Amino acid sequence: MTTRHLGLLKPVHVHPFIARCNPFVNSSFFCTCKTSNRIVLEISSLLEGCSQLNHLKQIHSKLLVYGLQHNSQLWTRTATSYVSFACIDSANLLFERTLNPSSFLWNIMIRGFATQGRFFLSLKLYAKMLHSGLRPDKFAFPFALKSCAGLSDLQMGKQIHQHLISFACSTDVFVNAALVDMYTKCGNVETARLVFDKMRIRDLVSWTSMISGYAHNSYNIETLEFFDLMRGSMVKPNRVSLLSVMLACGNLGVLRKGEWFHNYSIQAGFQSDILVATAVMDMYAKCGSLDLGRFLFDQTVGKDVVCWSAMIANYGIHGQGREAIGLFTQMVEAGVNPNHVTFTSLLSACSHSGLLGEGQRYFELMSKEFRIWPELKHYACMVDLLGRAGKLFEAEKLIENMPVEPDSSIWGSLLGACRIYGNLDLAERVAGKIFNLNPTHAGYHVLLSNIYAAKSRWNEVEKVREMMAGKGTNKIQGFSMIEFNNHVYIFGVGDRSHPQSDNIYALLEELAASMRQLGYVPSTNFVLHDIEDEAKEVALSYHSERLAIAFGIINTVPGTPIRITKNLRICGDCHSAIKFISKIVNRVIIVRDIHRFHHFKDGMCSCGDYW
DNA sequence: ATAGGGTTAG
Repeated sequence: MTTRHLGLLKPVHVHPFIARCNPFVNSSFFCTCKTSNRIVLEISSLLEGCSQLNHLKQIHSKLLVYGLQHNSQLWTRTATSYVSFACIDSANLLFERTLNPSSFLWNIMIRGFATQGRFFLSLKLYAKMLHSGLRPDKFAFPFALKSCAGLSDLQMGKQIHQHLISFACSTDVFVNAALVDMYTKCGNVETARLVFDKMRIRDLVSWTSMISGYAHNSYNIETLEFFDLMRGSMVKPNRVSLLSVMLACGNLGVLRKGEWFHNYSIQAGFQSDILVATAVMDMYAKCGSLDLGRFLFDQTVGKDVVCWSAMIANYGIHGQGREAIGLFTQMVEAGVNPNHVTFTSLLSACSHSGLLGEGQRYFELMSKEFRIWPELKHYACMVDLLGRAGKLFEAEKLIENMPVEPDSSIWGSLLGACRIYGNLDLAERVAGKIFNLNPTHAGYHVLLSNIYAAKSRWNEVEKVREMMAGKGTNKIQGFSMIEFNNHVYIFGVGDRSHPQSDNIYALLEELAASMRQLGYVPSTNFVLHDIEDEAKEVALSYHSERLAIAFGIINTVPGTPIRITKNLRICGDCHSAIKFISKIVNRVIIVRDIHRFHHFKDGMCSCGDYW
């Protein structure tokens, strides 16, 4: 004779409630008690306090066994608990089997999908709820708006804005913060500001939504101004508000201001907060102080994948690819799993430093070993990497064989490589594809025209210029920034608005003379580069970066580094000129352009003339 | 019974 354990009798780690409703113990328990309020309340509180998914599943199955799924309170509670365990699909199964879901349950589901990043489904549910005749309430709108923000769907966002006005929710603090957030995430900062200005009550999150919206849309000065305004309104900043100002300081490259906020964050007690620490470290690196960034990085306890990735990325943009790789190895050894951003940072670091073999190895490794499948941005890094190494044919093959559809930026990388290697045939073909995908991007037109100019094909240069005028390309004005005396000085090309202009221009002329003696020859190939299209050598010498540098030489202490931030790529002629300037005035000149850092010192640049 | 703003790359 054999005996078999039934399993159901003595489950391990089962909650007392489950033990009590075990059918072998008391099968009539639920049948007799299911209408009892006391029991419903008891189960409800069990569901609420349920701290393990396993327990929740057990309670759920018991509810089914005893036919309690018709008790809407328990059923809703179960769905809610599934959402809090991020099991949105299990919750959705319950939801779909619910006859007339309450507003509460609808809201829970809309929230669940929104917080899981499944924005489309979340909005679909919102629409279904409206369709079913229920009035959306002040709890529904923040989640629905979050989904619009996640999708950058401005049209839908505007519609929901209309809805919330008609359903009388337009004075709710939460709803308004979500509106501000939605508008800024859809890139509509001005409308966000209108909403913000109309708010009667503004709490910390309202302010932070606006500040963060400014920061993420590169309204950097406004970010800093709003932070001061918030403090002036007696709202005390927290860690999240600090992240935005750090981001803005990094964007602007304002080291002193950044130091001030760093100090502030220490005094406010956020020194060991991993988010703030990462933002501070990143700020220093983005202001050109890579070493200080590294120092803080080393001091940070409990570094997560974001912190590691940020440091790897910073080594990359400073042209220290080997350091980036070393850090990546340390990160893996420390047991932190890299993600897709880590690999973007690592591959772009390899590309900036010309580490072809290493880049190719990590590109392979990312899917083989780390199970991360390359996305468009990873392919973009690889095209850059191959292009820099002069492997234009391989780069083109890679693009053609990618499993993802290439966009204009991928082809743009290849076009950049064509400029460096003077490959006109390929450039023309690639430009054709780019202009199909993105007809009004000024930068690619300029790039093509520079390629023609380098071959003295002036007719074609003129044609590209006409093409740009005909299509009305989105021309971006180049400018350079320098921080001095708690101000940011912003120079455009040929800018004469600064009171010290006479001195600045005189210094540049003086420098030009010394540069020529040292062998500098202006390269007019770059007249169109950087979209600052003055066609003469004179214009070259008054590019915004040179004005900012001259300002720096005049006003800062001799021997100290000069830090410049530029909103576009530095032009080839300026790059060569600044090398000479660094030697003549014996200063370290750190220029951050849209792409990377250039540390000019003693006639050389850290980028090795590739950028 | 439900709530919001968040660091990394391109």
